[in-house]
Parts: sequence; structure tokens; C-alpha cells
Amino acid sequence: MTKKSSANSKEKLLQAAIKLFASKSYAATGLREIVRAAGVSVAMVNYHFGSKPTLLTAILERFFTQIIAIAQKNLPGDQPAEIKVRQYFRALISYFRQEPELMRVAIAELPRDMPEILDCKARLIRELVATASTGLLPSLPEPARSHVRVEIVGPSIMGLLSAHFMLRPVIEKVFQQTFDDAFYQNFADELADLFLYGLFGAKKED
Amino acid sequence: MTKKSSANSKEKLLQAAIKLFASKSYAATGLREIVRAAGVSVAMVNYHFGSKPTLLTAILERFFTQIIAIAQKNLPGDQPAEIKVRQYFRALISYFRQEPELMRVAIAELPRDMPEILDCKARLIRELVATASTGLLPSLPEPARSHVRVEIVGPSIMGLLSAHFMLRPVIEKVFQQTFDDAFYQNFADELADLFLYGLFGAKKED
DNA sequence: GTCTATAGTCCGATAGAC
DNA sequence: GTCTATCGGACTATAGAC
Repeated sequence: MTKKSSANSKEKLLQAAIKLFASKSYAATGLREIVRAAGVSVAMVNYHFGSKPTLLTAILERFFTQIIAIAQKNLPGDQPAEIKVRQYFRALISYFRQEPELMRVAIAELPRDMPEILDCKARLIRELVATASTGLLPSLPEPARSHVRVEIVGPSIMGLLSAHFMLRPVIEKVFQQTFDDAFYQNFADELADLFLYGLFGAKKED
Repeated sequence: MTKKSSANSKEKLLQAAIKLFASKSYAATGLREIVRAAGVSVAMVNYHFGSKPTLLTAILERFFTQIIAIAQKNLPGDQPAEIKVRQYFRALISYFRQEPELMRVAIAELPRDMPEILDCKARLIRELVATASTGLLPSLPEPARSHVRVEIVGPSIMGLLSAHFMLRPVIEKVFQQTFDDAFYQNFADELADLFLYGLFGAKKED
């Protein structure tokens, strides 16, 4: 109820920024372009967010809050690890497909010369890692549970799940293929197979 | 022998650009900053490369040429797929550690609004995929050989191998850990284990 | 909460001298 | 092959009116 007469110009700015940052990168996008797309004036950026970097951190917060919620919903509980991982992968891929631009911005942007943004991202990923590992680790079978090194497996999962979406524009060119619903039908499960059993591992089906 | 009286200002520009693009991104780095770091004048960029985008494509060419050479050296031949993959992963990780900035720029930069760069990257990755898959696929055991979908496994390998290096500044903060030689001792093999046998898979050692 | 106008800086690219 | 000087435009941020 703190919002009184505020229009949704803040949300419009966020949406416009996500779209533009995803296609041109944070650094290459000017505030003028964002406000033009959002239909407001330059001054609104500083009014709502304070600065351009803060606009980016707001985007990061939005993405990782969702991602952490997905981990909280799918990973804790009594089910076997395999079921959890498959559910988690499906939920993540589904969210990535829902919000491809948000996902791209939140994962790709990593300006090493802006400590404020690095810190923001580190804080959010730390929370994600904590949620995911306390949910998943206890349900892993041995010898996996003893051998998992979270600082290696964690980033590996992120890389595995995000690579397709991050590189999608070039992958489409490389394989002369567009990715439709049919392609994504089993995508999450194929990634889960690869993650759980590896390239040599037994496939579930056939 | 086409180089006559050329000094190495072209190479100095490339090195300075790689370092700056890696830390601030392509878009956020101005030509002035690059030429200052390289110790030459602005006009040299256009003399040697024609434009800023062309400077980036030169960087992409350099990286992927190396990566393709590593695939050519490690993947073809008569050895079992497992040996090949391990060798390949070790060689790649070793190269990434040698040239972390080059690697970061070449993989991360993907401006969707610059078709020239997208095309350049697609062409290079297409060549990499062709080299890697003709080298590796025939030596895979069944059922892996029949089931592999290159358009899924290819990007997955890239994501798996690059995630640690791409996210390294945040991972160091998240895990409050710096990555030294000891950490990297078995890094490539652990990734190979994960890729070949999965999280549940049998470890080679112990 | 929203705007216009503007300050001050930096951008990429090139002309022209040496 | 290398430089300086400069063009026209874009940038972020803010001051001040409504």
C-alpha cells in the first residue's frame, strides 16, 4: 500500500530494459532508448531506480528471486534425488522459456568493473546455492553424496541448463534449425539424463 | 612476408582489447581506452581493423582457431571415446587457464543486434562442431552413438566447460574461495567424469 | 510522479600532416 | 605506419517547472 498515485511506469521501465539489455547488452543500451520504449522520460529512471546500475540490480533481483523460489518448491522433500532433479530441471526450463530475455540478462551480465553488481549477483547466487544444496544433497545416493563438490557441480548445472538459451541465436544459425515446442518437449529430461547419468549412461526410455 | 615495416601495434591493440573487453565488455569499452592501454593512437584501430566490430571479430577468429585446433588434435583417432574426451577436456581447460580473458570475450560476447558478429561466431562454431563431432561420434559406444543429439550435447559441453570461467568472479565470492593450481589439478577430469557418467555415475578413482 | 532542458563527458570515425 | 585534431552525435545524470 505504499504505492499511492504511482502509475506503472516503473514496471514499464523494467520490461523495456530487460528486452533491450537482452538484445544489445546492458552497456550498449542507452537510457534514452529504454525510456523511449517504455514511453516515459529520462528522469523517471533516476526517480524510480536512482541510476542505470540500480536498474540492472533490480532485474537481477527479479530473476533470482524466481529461481530461488523454484528451487525451494522442487528440491526439498522426501522423494528420490532423481525425481527432484527432473522436476527442478523441468521447472527451470519452463521458466527460461517463459522469460528468455530476463534469463539472458540476469545470467550474462557480469561487468567485472562494477563491484555493486558483482556483489548483488554473488549474494543472490549464494542464496540459490544454499537453497539448492540443502534441498538436494541429503537425498543423493552414495557415493555421489560424499563426492559432490558444490563449487564445481553448482556452476556446471547453471552452465548446462543455460547454455542453450544463452547461445540460442548462434545455435540456430549453426544447426539451421529453429527451436519450437516440439524441440522443447523432452529438452529438460534430456538435460537431466545427461546430468544424472552422463553421455555413456543408461537412458530411461527404450 | 606481406608485413614490411609494420610494428606490432596490431598485436598490442588486440591484447589490450581482449583484456578490456573481458573485464568491461565490448560495448562498455571505448576505443580511446584501448589505444591508451596499447600505447598507440585512435587512428590505428581503423588502420588495422577498419572498425570496432571488426576488432571483435578478429578476437573471435583467434580464439576459435585455437579451439578448433585443439579438437583436431585430440578427438580423431582410434582410441576409445572416454580417453579422447578426457584428453580434450584437459587440453581445453589448460587453454582456458592460459587465455582466460580471450576465452571470456569469445564466449560471452553475443550482441544480437550486430549480424556481422553473429554470423562470424556462427561460422566459427559450425566449424568447431563439425570437427568435434566427426572426431568423436564414431568412437562412441552404443547406445550413446545413436542417441546423441549434437544440437543438444554440443552446447551442453560448451556450457559445462565454460561456466566456471565465465562466472568465476562471482563464484569466488559465493564460495569465499580463490582458485589456485591445486583446485585445477583434477578439474578437467571431474568435468569429464560428470559429462561421461553423470552425477550418479561411477567415479574412476576409489 | 512526470516532464523539458541542459550540463559535461565520452563515443566512433576520419581527414590530413608527416 | 603513425600521429593530432576534429566532427557530429550519444551518453548519464540532474536541475527545476508543473
